[in-house]
Amino acid sequence: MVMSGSQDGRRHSRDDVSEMALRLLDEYGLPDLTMRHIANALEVRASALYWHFPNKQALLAAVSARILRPMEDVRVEEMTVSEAVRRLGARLRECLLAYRDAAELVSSSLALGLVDSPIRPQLLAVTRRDEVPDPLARVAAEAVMHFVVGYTFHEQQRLTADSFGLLPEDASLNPDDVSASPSDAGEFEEALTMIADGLEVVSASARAGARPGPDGRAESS
Amino acid sequence: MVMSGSQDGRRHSRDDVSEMALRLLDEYGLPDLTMRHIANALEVRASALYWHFPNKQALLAAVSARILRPMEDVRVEEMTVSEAVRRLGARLRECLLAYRDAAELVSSSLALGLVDSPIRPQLLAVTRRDEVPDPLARVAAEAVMHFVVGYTFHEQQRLTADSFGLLPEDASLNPDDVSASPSDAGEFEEALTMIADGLEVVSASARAGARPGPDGRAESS
DNA sequence: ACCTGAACACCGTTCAAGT
DNA sequence: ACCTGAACACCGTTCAAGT
Repeated sequence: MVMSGSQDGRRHSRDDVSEMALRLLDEYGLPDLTMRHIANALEVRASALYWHFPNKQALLAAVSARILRPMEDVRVEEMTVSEAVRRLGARLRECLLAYRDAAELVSSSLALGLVDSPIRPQLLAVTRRDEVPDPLARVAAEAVMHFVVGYTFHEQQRLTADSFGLLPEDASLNPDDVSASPSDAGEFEEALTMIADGLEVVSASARAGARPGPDGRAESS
Repeated sequence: MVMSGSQDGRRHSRDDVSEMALRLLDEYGLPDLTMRHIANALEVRASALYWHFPNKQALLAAVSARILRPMEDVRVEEMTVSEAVRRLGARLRECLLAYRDAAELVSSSLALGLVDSPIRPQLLAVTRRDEVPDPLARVAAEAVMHFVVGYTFHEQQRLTADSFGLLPEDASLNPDDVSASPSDAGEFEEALTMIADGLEVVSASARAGARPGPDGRAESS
């Protein structure tokens, strides 16, 4: 029974490394995702990883890309712009919730510019079809992405925090303190709706008011 | 010439520590903001900091609170809801751009729940006046906060990256590649406008459609 | 109340050398 | 092409002990 070499074959590929790193991330969390632990799990010394990646950030970017891969499966062709905003946002949240600490990891890879926007290409496909100005659509893609990543980062932190029993304290004594919100998935979707509605308002007024201007922004009259 | 004790007096307060930490953050960046460096600058050993703070994250939260302090100065009483969203968002970005790596630092303190939302209290003041349902206003505050922090995190990373000359490479060879955008502050404001417009649409339909429902969400008819 | 000294158990990264 | 061995220059945190 011969395998591709990711199990025991002593010699590894970039993909083996990032796959194992994702597994360890999910099992032990980001703080324990060290070069030595990853190397150990691959039965290799830490220095070996530097043949595959120039540094730890690059390795983490590869893990981020793996986490975001399912975004490519979202089929947006038949959706309205507003629908696409909501579905892409919801799917992004699912991708991030699928692995422990994934939102924190992806947040930093995104900020460092080491992975591409997981939303932009697909959103642009539908906004172009509906003649929404490109710069406007790009701004919307950024707004959705940053909101979803930030929201899910916070949400995921609360989830793993009280799975470790770190928060209860006197929670039952002070029911008015809703700072640790009840993980309301409805409020997430409401925020996406808000952004989607905002995009429609702004792009409608961009189509109506004055010529679109060189960058697609409309001046109010 | 006697000073309050933050300069040379050998003995320090919590505030001395976070003030010095903010200074070092701005000068040397987050990766070099170590317990030993902070202690050194205060002419003290690293272990001394653990009398003032239980751990590094708590110290960093105090620094985050310092960075966000100017948010309290925003006077929103006379603003419309939409105006408040835009001004609070713009001011938050200014707070984060005022110190090196501040967006990254605040992003993590916020996600860990170690600092309060810098937007919510003031936004709630104006939405209550205009009878926007509270839960809706809270969602909007989260959307604005997460968007601004994420956007500015990314923006600030680009700024310090190319101040270190790390990005140029072949930028001039491929002018179509706008991945490193021209730091357009206009696009930031456009995104805030989008969210503000979205909030108005949703809250208008919440006021009109059906009874507001127990949580302020309206069902579409 | 505030700090030192010394230790513990780690980090990411480099680089000559091996096969 | 892929990895080892050994080192370098660090980390955050704890805790008895000092003043």
